[in-house]
Amino acid sequence: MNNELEILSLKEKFHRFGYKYTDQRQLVLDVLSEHPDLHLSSDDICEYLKQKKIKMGQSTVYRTLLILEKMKIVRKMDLNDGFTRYELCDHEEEHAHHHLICSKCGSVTDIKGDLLNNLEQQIYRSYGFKINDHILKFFGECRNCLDKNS
Amino acid sequence: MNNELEILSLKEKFHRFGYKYTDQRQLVLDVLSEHPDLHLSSDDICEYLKQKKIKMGQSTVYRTLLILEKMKIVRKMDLNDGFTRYELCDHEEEHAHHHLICSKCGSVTDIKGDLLNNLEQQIYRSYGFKINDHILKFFGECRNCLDKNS
DNA sequence: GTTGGTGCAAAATCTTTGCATCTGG
DNA sequence: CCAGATGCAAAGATTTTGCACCAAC
Repeated sequence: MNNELEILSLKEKFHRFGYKYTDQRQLVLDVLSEHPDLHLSSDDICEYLKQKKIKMGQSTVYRTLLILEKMKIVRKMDLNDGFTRYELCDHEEEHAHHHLICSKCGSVTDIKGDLLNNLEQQIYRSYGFKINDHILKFFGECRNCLDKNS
Repeated sequence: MNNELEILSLKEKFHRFGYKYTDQRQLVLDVLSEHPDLHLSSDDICEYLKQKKIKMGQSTVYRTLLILEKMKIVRKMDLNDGFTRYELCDHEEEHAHHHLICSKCGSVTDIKGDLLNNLEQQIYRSYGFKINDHILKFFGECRNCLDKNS
């Protein structure tokens, strides 16, 4: 899943932040990389680890996710279902990307690309509010579910 | 806080939904109306009730908020601080309004007006996703905090 | 060898639920 | 009167924490 170069730079990154590079931290990252399309909760990650016959305390998973968030390797998000979820950051993008959440089937589609630049400038002019980041979620019905209806 | 006509129509509204109109439900609505600018959690509401020397079980507050949400009198939201919060719905607006959340002082400013219509049409064309509602939060620094810096 | 990390269990939070009692209609 | 509402305490669910032991560096 990760080549040697990536692991090396990852190790360095942990060290730059004053953290140790441990098997457990790598394993959590592995699970996240293996499911880039899903938005996993702590519990989901524990389940995937179990499936892979890996025994890890769930407090380690929680603590690892907090660290990965501080290191800006993952981003915390939620789908308005009450669960805190995590997704790998895409370092191409300056801000959080957006999500299309289907109310019928529950599918989540990521929208890449920042669609809010104009809006943010407009808000700065109107409200004097300097925006650093945003969260935008759309709820509705995805193409598949719309097709099934008709 | 509410005049007689408003209370009458409120009572009817409860009945239309098959709910009873009780003192407790009115009191929760009172607290919400008295703090239209704040975004109160269940716990906040219990605190305000205590301040007003009103004794109400917190499960009643939780259950009341669920009912008010079903009746579309309040909307659930959060400020990414882990607390579920509620705000009164504005029936002028079709969709949820947006929020400017200051990372320095924690102030929250509501943005009225739907700024996303064009974007939603664009998303329907690109993704075939039919949008019913959205959540948009901006994080940054508010005018007051920016002024203090300089 | 230090310092930080892990695992387990206990604790802390927030929210929901069961049940006896009460109350609006 | 009766269905639904309330209050309390217990139970659930998720997340955090304390501490003994372990591992990275």
